[in-house]
Formats: sequence, structure tokens, C-alpha cells
Amino acid sequence: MSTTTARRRLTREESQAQTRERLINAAQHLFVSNGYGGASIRDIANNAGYSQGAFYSNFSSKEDILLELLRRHMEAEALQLSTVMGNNAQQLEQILAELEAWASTLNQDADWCMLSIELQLHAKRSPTFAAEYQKVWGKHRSEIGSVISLLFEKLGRPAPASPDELAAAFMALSHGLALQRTTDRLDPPGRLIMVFLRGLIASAK
Amino acid sequence: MSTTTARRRLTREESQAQTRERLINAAQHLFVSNGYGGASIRDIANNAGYSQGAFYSNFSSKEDILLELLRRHMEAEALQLSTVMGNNAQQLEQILAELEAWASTLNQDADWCMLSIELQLHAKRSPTFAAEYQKVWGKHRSEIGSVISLLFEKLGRPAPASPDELAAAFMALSHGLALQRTTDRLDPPGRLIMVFLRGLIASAK
Amino acid sequence: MSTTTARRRLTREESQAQTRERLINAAQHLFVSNGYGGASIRDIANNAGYSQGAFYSNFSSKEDILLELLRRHMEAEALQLSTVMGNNAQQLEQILAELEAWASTLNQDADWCMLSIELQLHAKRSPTFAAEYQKVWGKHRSEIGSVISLLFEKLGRPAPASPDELAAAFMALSHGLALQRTTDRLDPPGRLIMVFLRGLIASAK
Amino acid sequence: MSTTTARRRLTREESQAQTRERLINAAQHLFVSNGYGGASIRDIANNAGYSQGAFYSNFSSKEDILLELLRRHMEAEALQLSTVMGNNAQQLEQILAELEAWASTLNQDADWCMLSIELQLHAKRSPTFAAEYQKVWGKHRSEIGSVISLLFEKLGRPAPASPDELAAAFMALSHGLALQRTTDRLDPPGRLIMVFLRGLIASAK
DNA sequence: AATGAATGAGGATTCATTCAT
DNA sequence: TATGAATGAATCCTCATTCAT
Repeated sequence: MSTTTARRRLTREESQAQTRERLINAAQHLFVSNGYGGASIRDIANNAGYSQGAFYSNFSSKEDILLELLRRHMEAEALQLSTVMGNNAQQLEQILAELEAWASTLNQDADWCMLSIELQLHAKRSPTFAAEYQKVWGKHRSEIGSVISLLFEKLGRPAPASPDELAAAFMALSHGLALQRTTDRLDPPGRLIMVFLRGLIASAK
Repeated sequence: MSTTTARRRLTREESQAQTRERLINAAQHLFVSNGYGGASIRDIANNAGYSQGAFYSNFSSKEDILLELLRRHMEAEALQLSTVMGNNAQQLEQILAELEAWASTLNQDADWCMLSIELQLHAKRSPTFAAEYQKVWGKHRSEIGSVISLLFEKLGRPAPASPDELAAAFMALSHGLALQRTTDRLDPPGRLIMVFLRGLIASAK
Repeated sequence: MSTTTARRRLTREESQAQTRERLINAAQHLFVSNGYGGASIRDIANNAGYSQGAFYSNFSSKEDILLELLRRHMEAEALQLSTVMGNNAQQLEQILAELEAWASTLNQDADWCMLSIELQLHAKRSPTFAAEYQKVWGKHRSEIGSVISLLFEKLGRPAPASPDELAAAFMALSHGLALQRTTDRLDPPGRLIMVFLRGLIASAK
Repeated sequence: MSTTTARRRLTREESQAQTRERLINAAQHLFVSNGYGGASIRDIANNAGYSQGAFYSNFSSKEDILLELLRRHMEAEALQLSTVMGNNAQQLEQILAELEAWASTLNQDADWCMLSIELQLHAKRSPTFAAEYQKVWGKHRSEIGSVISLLFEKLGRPAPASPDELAAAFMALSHGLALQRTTDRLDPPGRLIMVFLRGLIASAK
């Protein structure tokens, strides 16, 4: 049946990985559009093209797949951050340019932001999940915070609030704007973040 | 038990108003702590001390009580705003003081903010609710926007973004921070908002 | 306020009678279009322009109003029958003409027939109601039966089945056709009944 | 307990078919004795020995199982008709004998007739169901109609009404009589139908 | 690994009925 | 007499999860 150009038969591991991947994608879409509580496992499985049983062969519960999404979410954000910040900028202008690049990635993908909101909401309700969430979120926040910290160091001025607070505020702004998005329509994604960032710099001078 | 000042027997209207009030309070608490989808009518009614039927004597559906909460939410915000802004400030310092007062009311009540988030989430999912939400939210935003507008007028400088955008951004910031609250613990509510506001002013000079 | 031509203020009795009447009418329409089980007391009361409480001031239960409808139903049928048969016909042709007149009244009002069906269905399910139903139905059937009986007497031939059976069969035919009515559309109401009646006569000769 | 001829373990399909069958049987009994509206899914499932969820694994809704009953109902009637009419009768006496056989099957099973009535009632109230019902009922009626048609052809006389009308009338008679059944007790099932049929023949001569 | 029938608890909603007003 | 808020049970249906295949 298989010819020389035939699509290679997937190995067992590859096939399972594919199933997992498809389930994760389906879950992400449904959590974003219906919320964590509004997405049923039946829907996730069907949407991915599998039965409910396949879901339970790959994840132990609904929260388990959310945890997987959390991991990927933060991994992606870390990757983004390291890409943007990776050139070890030392000059003020470079640092600013990097932050601008980062701000434009934020909000770029509204779905990603909505998922972030679902993760936070679920963390508020499930202690077990909250613990996991906290770990990964704290790390992410301090990474952003250290860039902000570096920025004000270069400026030779004290930051108007702790770097962690400012990092959290920028994330908060991004999430809050995502929440308004489908509702309103007046937002060029990361622009407002830069407006605020420039304000902070101006007020530090 | 009854004295000359005995608690007067409630009239029918009063009694019903009390029921309504208790149901609304219970709904608010549960929407905040479990989310709109996670709060069942059974829970709302029981929590208020009534049967499920009593709920349906007072509200036509789950969305109906959310709409009532929306109305109260915005009414309260409008009241807050009008109280704060009511002295018709003309001096720059007065306007700033007013905005500071307003910022400190924001985030004051984390529950109130979480309710706001639930309202926005539900608006994203229910078109009928979205229509109602949009009406009330647009009005609120432009009220805040006009104060911001006045501020930059007095400064004699252009605002770094449209007043509506800035108003939306401040609300977004407030919501995003509320989302982090139970998770983190590093937030003096409206302070960050003022930090950002002062930044805007500084960058306008 | 009231002038000489003013609509006379209803006495208390009249007013109550009016309430009753309106409730009965509403119940009849709803039982016919939704079935006995499908018509709620709330709907009946609202449809009549009253509250649920008004219903219970006039009837002790849902079955109670059905019983009232049963009484009126049979009363109306008896009236119809006596009008049609009242001229004490002695001639064969007269008797036939009377039966024809009766047949055309049958099925004339499809609603009336559907109500009859609801009554029978409820009688099958509620023993207390069945007892009441039986009384009134037996009387009605034997009235029709006696006309049929007279007819065959005049013909000087034995009827092909007992008069009661034949009467029941004609009623059954009428009910069964009503059941098909909204479904199909090929029915000139009482015509088929006469076709069958003439058949009986022909086969008796 | 298990012998060499032990009851074979059911395959998955067999097991599901059994579940379906039991649910269908339970539904039929309950629809007949309580009516469509009066039979709850809880009752159907419990009566069949399953949970409510099992019902929804096999049928998408209450109407869905009624549709299945409709299909089986008409299938059974078609089978009955084809059995009775299968010997390609050409002689008048043979055709009459066949019709007699058919009439005696009618009403034989009062439950079957009550189900027919429930189907018709539900068709009056649910447009979606009505469409399905119409299809199957029209076909059945014209099958019976064609036998009646053949009968009068052999007689060389015009039928006193269109074959379809007469077929519908005989079914109506059968249903109307079923409705009276538990109420009264004076009916030898299909006999009255034959009385009427012979009448039609007599009046055609 | 994947299926999907079956479970049992819980979802929103409607019902007949009661009772203080 | 008539109101309609409140009850509590019952309605149809969906859910996360289990388990034999």
C-alpha cells in the first residue's frame, strides 16, 4: 500500500504525541472561547477528532490539561522574552527598543491573553493549581522586572515603583485590555503599554 | 419579645425587596468566587436562604440577575465618580487630587473588580448581554475620559493618547491587577494607577 | 364617575362568574392546543388575565377545571342533540335528515373534538375523573343510540350491531378524524360519517 | 453456574442493542400509559433498569426516542399489511377476506393504538416531528387505500369516497375506539370496522 | 492507546400548590 | 375575591469520570 513517496507511518510515540498535541490545541481554543468551566471534555475530545477515552489516556483530568497549557504558556513567554532581550543590550536606546519589541508581542495574540486570564481565574479557585501557577508566574514576572530594573539603572534614576510591581502592572494592563478587546475596538495592541512606559521614564527624570 | 419599638412587620413590597436584595448579594459573592458559570442558581438561592423557585419569582434567568448586577455595578461607579469629581475643579492641583481620589477607590474593593471581570467575560460570550454591557460601559468610560481630557487641557499639552483610550487603559490596569490579587500580595490598590498617571503628565510636559 | 349610560358596575356574583368564565375559556383553549398535561395553571390564569391565586379561588385543582369543562362539553352535546332531534320525527326520511344534521355538527368544531380526546385520555389516567366521565358519556351515547335504534325500527330491519356500539363507533370516527385533522387536510367534517351511515342502512336492506 | 452452553458474553454491539431495546420498550409502555408528556426520561431509564445518562447515550432527546417508536410502529404496520395482502388476491372474496384479516389485526393490540394516538398528538404540537410523521403516515394510508381501491374495482362500482379518505376513516375509527377502550368494555376489536366496510360495499351495489 | 456506553451528580428551569396580604 | 411571592419536587439535559472492550 505504501509507495516510496507515501507519508511515513507514524511510530507509536509519534502517534501518541500527535493525539496529545491535537487535544491540547482543541482545549486551548475552547478554554479561550468558552472559558475553563464552559469547555467540556466531550467538546475538547470531539473537537480534536477523538473520543473522550482518548482524552483520559493522555490527561488525568480537566485540570491536568490546563496545567499543560500553563507550562506551554509560560515557556512561550519565556522564549519570547529571551529572544527579545537576548542581545545583552547595554545602551539605553537598545533597552528601550527591546522593551518596545516585547510590548508589541504582548497583546499581539488576544487568544494567548485570554488563556492567561483563564489561568489566573482558575488559580484563584483551585489551590493545587494556584501553587503550580505561582511558581511559573513569579519567575516570569521577575524576568521582566529585571529588564525594567536595568532600564532605570541606566537612566541613573530610581524607578517610581519596584521592578516587580511595574512588571506585574504591565502584564495586568495587557490582560485588562484583552478583556476589553472583543467588546471595544479601539486598541493598537502594545501601543498603550509603551505610552505608559515612556511616562514612567519621563517622570523619573 | 416584642417591645413598643418592635420590629415592624414587613409589608409585601418590603419583604420582596428584601428577598431580591439577598439574592443579589448571594449572586454577587458567588459570581466573584466561583465565576458566572461556576455559580449555580441552587447555590445562589440556598446561600440567600431561599428555594430555587424564589429565585425565579424575582429573576427570569441567570443572565437576568447578572444584568441587575451590571446595572448596580455601573450605578455605583457613576456615583463614585460623581462624588469624587463633583466639586467642579478648575485648578490643576484639584483635578489631580480628584483623580487620585478616584484611583484610590478603584481596586479598593477587589470583589467589585472581579465582578467587573465576570461581566466582561460574559459579555464576550453572550451577544444579548454584550449589547447591554456595551451601553453602560461606553458611558462610564467617556465620563472618566472627560476628566482626563480636562486635565491635559489645563496642562496646556496634548494627551499622549485619546482620553477614551487612556480611560480604558486605567480600567484595564485595575482589572488586570485584581486578577493577580489573590495570587500575589504586593499591591497597594490604586497606587500604581497614580504612578502611571503621573508618568503621563510628566511625559506631556 | 358613573353616568346614566355608564356600564353597570358588576355585582360581586357577576364579577366572580366572569372570572370563572374567562378561566374556563382560557383552560379550554390551552388544553386543546397543548394538551391537559402541557397546559400550566400559570398559563391558564395569565391567559385569562388573572393571577394564579384567582384560579385557586375558583377551582380547587387542575382536574377540577377539567371536570367543569367535561360538564359543559356534555351539556353542549346534549343540547345539540336535542335541538336536532327535537321534532319527534316519525318518518324514515325525517330521521335520516336529523342524523345528517347531527353528523354535520360533529367535527364542525375541531377544538371541541380535541377537548373530547383530552377528556378521554385523562379519564384513562385518573380513576376519579374516569368515574365522572363515564356517567356523562354513557348517557350521551345511549341518547344517540336510541335515535339509531329508531332508524332501524322504521326500516324494519335489524341493525348490524347494537345501537350503543354504533353510536360509540360514530363518536370514535369523529374523534379519530379530529386527531388527523391538523396533520392531513382532506376532510369535509361530517361527510364521512354519513357515508358510513348510509352504508349501514344499505347493508340492512 | 456456567455450563458448556453458558450464555455467551455479549459483544459490545449486542450489549448496546440490548440497552436500546430495553429503553425503547420502557418508553413505549410509559408513553402509552402516561402519555408522551407524562412519561419522564427518568422513568423511562429507571424502568428499563438504567441511569438517565444511558438514555442520552442512546437517544439525543425525548422526541428522538418517539421518532424511533414511530419508525417501528409504521414498519410493523407495513409488515402486517404486506403479510395480509401478500397473496395477490384477485377474487372479490379473497380481497374481502384479506381486509377482514387486516381489520382484526387493527385494534388487536390496544397499546399499539394508544401509541398511534400519542404519535398523532405529538405531531400536532411539534413541527419537526410532524414532518417525519407525515411522511410515514401518508405512505401507510395510501397502501391501505390501494387495497380498498382494488376492492371497488372488482365490484365494478365507484367507491363512495376516495380510497385515501376511506383508509383514513378506518384508521380514525380504530383510534377513536382505542380511546374509548379502557373507559368502556363493549368492543370486539375489528368487528365494527368490518360492519362499516360491508356497509360501504352494500351501498355501492 | 483508544473507544464510547454507562454512571451519578448536578445544571437551569417549570410546575402545581400554598398562604400572608 | 384576588394577588403573587415562595415552596419543593419534578422536568429535560450535560457533566466529568469510569471501565469493559
